[in-house]
Amino acid sequence: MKATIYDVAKQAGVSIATVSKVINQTGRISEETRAKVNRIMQELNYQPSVVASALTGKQTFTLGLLLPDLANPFFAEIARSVEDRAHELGFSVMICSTDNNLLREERNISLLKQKSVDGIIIATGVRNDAILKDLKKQNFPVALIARDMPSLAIDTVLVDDFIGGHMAASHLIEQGHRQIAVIAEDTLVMSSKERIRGYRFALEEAGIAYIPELVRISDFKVTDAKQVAGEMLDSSQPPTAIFACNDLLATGVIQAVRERGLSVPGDLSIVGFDNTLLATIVDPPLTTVAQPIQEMGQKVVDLIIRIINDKNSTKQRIVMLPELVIRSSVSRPGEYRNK
Amino acid sequence: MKATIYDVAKQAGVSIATVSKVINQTGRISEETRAKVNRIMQELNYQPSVVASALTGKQTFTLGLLLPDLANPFFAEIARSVEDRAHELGFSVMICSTDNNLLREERNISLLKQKSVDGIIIATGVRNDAILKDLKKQNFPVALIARDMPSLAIDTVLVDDFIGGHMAASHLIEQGHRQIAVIAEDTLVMSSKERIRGYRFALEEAGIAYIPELVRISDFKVTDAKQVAGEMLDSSQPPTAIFACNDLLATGVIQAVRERGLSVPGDLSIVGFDNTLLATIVDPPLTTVAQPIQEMGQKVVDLIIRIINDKNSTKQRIVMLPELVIRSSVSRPGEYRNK
DNA sequence: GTGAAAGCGCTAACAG
DNA sequence: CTGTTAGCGCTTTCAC
Repeated sequence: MKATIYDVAKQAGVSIATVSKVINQTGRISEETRAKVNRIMQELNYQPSVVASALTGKQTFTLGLLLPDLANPFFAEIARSVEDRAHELGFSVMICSTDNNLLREERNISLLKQKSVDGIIIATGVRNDAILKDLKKQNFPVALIARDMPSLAIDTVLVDDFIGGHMAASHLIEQGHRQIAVIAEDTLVMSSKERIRGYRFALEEAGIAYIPELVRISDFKVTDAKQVAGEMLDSSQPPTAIFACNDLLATGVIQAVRERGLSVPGDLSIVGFDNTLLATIVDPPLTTVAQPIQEMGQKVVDLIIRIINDKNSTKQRIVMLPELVIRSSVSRPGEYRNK
Repeated sequence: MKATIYDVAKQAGVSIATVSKVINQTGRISEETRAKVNRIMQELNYQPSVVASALTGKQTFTLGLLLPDLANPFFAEIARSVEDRAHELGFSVMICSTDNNLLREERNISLLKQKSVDGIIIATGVRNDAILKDLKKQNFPVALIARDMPSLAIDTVLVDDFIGGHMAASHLIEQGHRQIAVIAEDTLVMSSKERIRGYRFALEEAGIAYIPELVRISDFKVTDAKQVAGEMLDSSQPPTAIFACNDLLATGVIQAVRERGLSVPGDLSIVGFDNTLLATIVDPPLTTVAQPIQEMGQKVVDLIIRIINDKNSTKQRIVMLPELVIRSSVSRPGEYRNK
């Protein structure tokens, strides 16, 4: 059986209270006994049980992370950075994919709470104010990453989506595009909304009329984006450029273009969003609006750990600036159109 | 504060034992009191504490998952499938990326044990027999996925890497290639070894001499593979085909080719391994050896849960068959070489 | 400096 | 059928 604090105490000839003190470095213990206890712990290969210690009111040093889908590289990269920072700080992380399904989200949160995680980081996009309000009411540590809920005072780190959308559209406009379409995942989600708002603002600035039909919603799979992009491409007045609201969707757009024997950027310019691994891997390499994923991950865990340690700490909303990464998926409209 | 079993008991006018029984559906309870207790639990929004229950010797319903890097789509997809199955069965999963670093692996395992996970699923590749032996000795539930340790009796689910390597090479040979190189991540890992062995066997069958210089090791990043592939491409006798031991490396190879103004498959044929999202996204779509990731993930969790429930259940080693997915990254050597 | 003892929330005999 | 009670492994006063 695994050694317990009792075994250590017995072996060391001290009380369990003393052992507990040397483990937690609390109280005053003579150098002598401290050394002895430490030695015994080594010998017995003793590992304090987080479960038992959690029961006495201490933390579990575990964070929950809710995201739509681990198989989407953007979220995988978020998860990785959260995990890294959490580990640095001695926390583990339980990951739950929700597929943006409200029910799964609820179930997972309740599960995580049963397991007494110290806090929950949420990256899922559904408009779950109710759930969040609930969590807030119970004063349960929550933080949001890459999603926004401005109506609630919740710690958040995200990129300025409005600026991001604006960047994408402006870049396209600068290159001479006028027929610029958008493919978004879910226009009800704040970040999509903001990106589209940024896009519209750029259009307006340039005196280009906003055409609602050019803004299309797609499901979150590559094939969905491909489908939607295909429809636009086949229309009587196809756009000359598409702003895909994330890199994964952008790859779907690329596929739709290629499937029609057309080329990127010759026949269609594309700009993505996120700057994940995908952007560097597709052909042509994707011009995209970069989110500083590493930093964002790091910051949410710092944020949530701050709340855990002080439930009344003032809420923060960290808005980072996106950056346009120019690669090769954008050109002037019609520039290479010579097939 | 959160409601406890005592609160429920008091409200319902019964003992905590009774409440416990209705929660766990053990013992015999009258329909009446059961209903009442259930009602009170609802009202109080009571959620039993997994922590407390774990302390009394029950499970934590949590699994640990060790993998090299969540940001690699192959492992992200593994993680996703493990997570799905685990959730179906009421388990959560703690994910730890180790970057194939022995130290991090050890630390993570010990951490997971302190947190009393019920079992650990390992997908990391380092040759950590010591760690595994240790775990086995303590009779701690472990299962391996996508990696092999045949010297130890440990539950495992993996693909037949020998056959996979053979498939890849044979396919290339059938297309007329003779100068076939390999880029592997770490030739000390069993799966790499096996894939290379399969490759060699295919060569032998076809009466092609095995040239050790054609088998190269790369680190696990895209850029590493790109570097290594580049060197081979620049050599006096470049290969006409490369078998990349995973899709991520394959994308690096594609980039190296493209950087030199050459084309795939015109100047170099490529076959990958894993059949992740990447294979469908790169251009040209990658011919690759598919692992049934979904099924594999599902099977390891079934396996490990079987062990958790019966520590003495006989170990299983589930070997699945890989499948060659033909896309467009392979052609006959020199076929389109017309630049 | 160190230890005795009272819990943390829940489960599992064992009585009744 | 239901309740009493003794832990699970650890933390934390509070005496000594």
